[in-house]
Amino acid sequence: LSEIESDDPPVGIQPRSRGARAHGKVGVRDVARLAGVSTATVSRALNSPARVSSELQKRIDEASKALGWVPHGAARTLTTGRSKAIGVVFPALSHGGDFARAVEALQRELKLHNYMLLLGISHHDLDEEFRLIRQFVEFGADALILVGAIHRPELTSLLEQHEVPWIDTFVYSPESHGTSIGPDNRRALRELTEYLIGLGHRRFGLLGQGTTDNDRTLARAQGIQDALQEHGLELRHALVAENRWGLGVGREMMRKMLASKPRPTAVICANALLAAGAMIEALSQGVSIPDDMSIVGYDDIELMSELPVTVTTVRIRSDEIVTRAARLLMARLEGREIETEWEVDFEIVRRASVGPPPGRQRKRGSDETGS
Amino acid sequence: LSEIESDDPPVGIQPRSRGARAHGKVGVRDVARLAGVSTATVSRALNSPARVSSELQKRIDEASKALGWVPHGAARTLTTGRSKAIGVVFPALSHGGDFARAVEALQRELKLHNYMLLLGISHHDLDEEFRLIRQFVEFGADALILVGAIHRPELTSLLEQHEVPWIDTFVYSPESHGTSIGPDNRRALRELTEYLIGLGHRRFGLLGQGTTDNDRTLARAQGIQDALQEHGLELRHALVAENRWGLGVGREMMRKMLASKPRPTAVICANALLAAGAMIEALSQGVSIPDDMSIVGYDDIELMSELPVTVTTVRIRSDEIVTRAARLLMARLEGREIETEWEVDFEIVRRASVGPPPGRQRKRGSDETGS
DNA sequence: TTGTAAGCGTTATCAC
DNA sequence: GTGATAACGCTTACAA
Repeated sequence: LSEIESDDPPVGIQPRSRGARAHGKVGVRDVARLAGVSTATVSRALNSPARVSSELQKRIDEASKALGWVPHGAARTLTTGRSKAIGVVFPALSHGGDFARAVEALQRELKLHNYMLLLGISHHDLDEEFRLIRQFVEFGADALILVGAIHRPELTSLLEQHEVPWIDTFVYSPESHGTSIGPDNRRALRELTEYLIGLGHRRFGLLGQGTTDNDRTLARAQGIQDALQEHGLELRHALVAENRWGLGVGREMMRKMLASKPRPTAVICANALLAAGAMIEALSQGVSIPDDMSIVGYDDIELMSELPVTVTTVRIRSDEIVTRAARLLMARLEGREIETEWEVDFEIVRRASVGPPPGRQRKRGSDETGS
Repeated sequence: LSEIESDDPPVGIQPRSRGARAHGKVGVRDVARLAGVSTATVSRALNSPARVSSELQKRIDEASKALGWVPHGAARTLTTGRSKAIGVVFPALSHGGDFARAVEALQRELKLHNYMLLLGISHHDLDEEFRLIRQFVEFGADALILVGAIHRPELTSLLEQHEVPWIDTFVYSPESHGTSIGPDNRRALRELTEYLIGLGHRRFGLLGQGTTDNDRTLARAQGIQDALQEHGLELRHALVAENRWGLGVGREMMRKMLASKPRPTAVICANALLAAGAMIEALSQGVSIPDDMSIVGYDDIELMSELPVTVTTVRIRSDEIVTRAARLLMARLEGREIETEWEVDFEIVRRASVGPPPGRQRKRGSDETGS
């Protein structure tokens, strides 16, 4: 299929008059002309309808409909300084966390005020995060939603210079109050661990996640240590997954854990998929959960309550986190200052995967924390 | 090093001369002044470095670094007509499909050519899809990636008028050749069903998804019918989930299916989560899979191969789909026309969940159902 | 190779 | 209420 290019455009003198709209593109001017009004009125009809007589309003509506006019966002951004886009950078969407659901919730919230979602995935790389953020700023994003409080040091000056409001999410600590919205991960895992200790567990296993540049996983690791240290306990069986945190990894780690002697009586998993994988592996090996071993996770994805043995976990409303963040930022952009609760509650959801350690007296029925 | 700013606009009478940067914002002009060159050169240094002497290149780099200059994307978009953003509208991110992973892959591909990702979630609503698309067009998205071939009728004229190239994804049929990239869902499910028929199954159950405005689920339903009709079979046990397609729904539907008499010997699930839920329910009820019943799904998410009994399913490389789409669009935008394979292969991944129907001779093969 | 200056399409500031 | 018109910050002919 050889195709010789011979479609020359009409070579005549194409002054391509600058002032008039070039191609067939329609702009405000065309609409204004057709409606018999000025461009200013067309613009007003769109942006502050109250200031335009309904007579003209109608004519303008018809004209723009007839021409199929879609205002040019970049031009508007240039004059107004607002792009109606909010940039969001997540470390990943499918690695166990609940970010996918968070994006859906975010979209719903942004829609209420007609903002768009500029999404970036950093793949847990701070440099990449920074690159994306810079790109978003260049693009004119009105605000940013980030994950965690650890970023490249240049970030602050960049965003301050360009007056881009931003907010960190999925983390909260008393020191960060006012800049980030999320749960207190450290406290959550302390309480979760204490719950297990209260049941009599002394030999713990951990299926952990790497903590490099990740304050969420770090805080959780610290929370566990807090609780253990307070009771003079030690973590003997700690496995850490650096990159991938899926079901397969959970199974594999659990396999190792089950092979170790003495086995831990309770295994804490740093995220939901690790916990689910661990559970599946244990069940596949015929280990009785929770009689032989207790398993807990973090994040309450649907799988946690649908496995044959349901999994005790920490529930965080990730949709609530991003919704609050978006609401706060949009309010700020519009000059409304609103109240925000910076700390997001967590809840320890007690399910079938937890019981007293083997050998201990076992009670049927009510789960109870002891203290 | 020390460059003293002589900040008087030396030109004639120019109230608020265009040149003077308004607030504290830095712009090309500031960089140009500091580097002692014209704005044109600064722009060129950025966009076509080859046309600028390395001497000036260096001075400009330093100047813009010193000032922390970030070019104003909207202004660039206004003049160039390109925003470097690609709009993507997915129906959902967490409903069973593998869209979350697709977004990650998309991001990776876009990064290669420095495009940004404008994401919209339509929540399976065509009107909302259209709203998002219009917003993206208004914003100046250079191209669009959509899901499915069913859209609001106004879509075509809108995109054609604004010369926004777009591509449908996750569907393919001979008729759509050249406009959409995806698997032939109909053929995939025909083959899957034929595989079951070939094993001797005659009584089928379906855990289906609604097909309203959804050509992917429709094609799959048709594929099943194709195969059944060809063999004179009928679908007796069809359950259809309209909105939610998660694990819980799968369990619930399977519960009903197990209660029906006579039970189907093979259950086809319209997506991965329904299949996983069905599998979990069956196992929980002590139904032996595949001896008592075969189960198949669609989409090869990790869960399919990590359940105690692994699930036979159709594997589609969703990352490949969106990657190809992005690559194609970006090439088109840059004037390079590249070859594209429009149909994306599927693969039937045979796992432990499928066997001959009960009562039939059963061979012990390489399938291992450990326990 | 570099500089000058005219737009890009909209909104906002004035007058009327 | 409405209209003329100057920005907004950048790219890109065209000139030098």
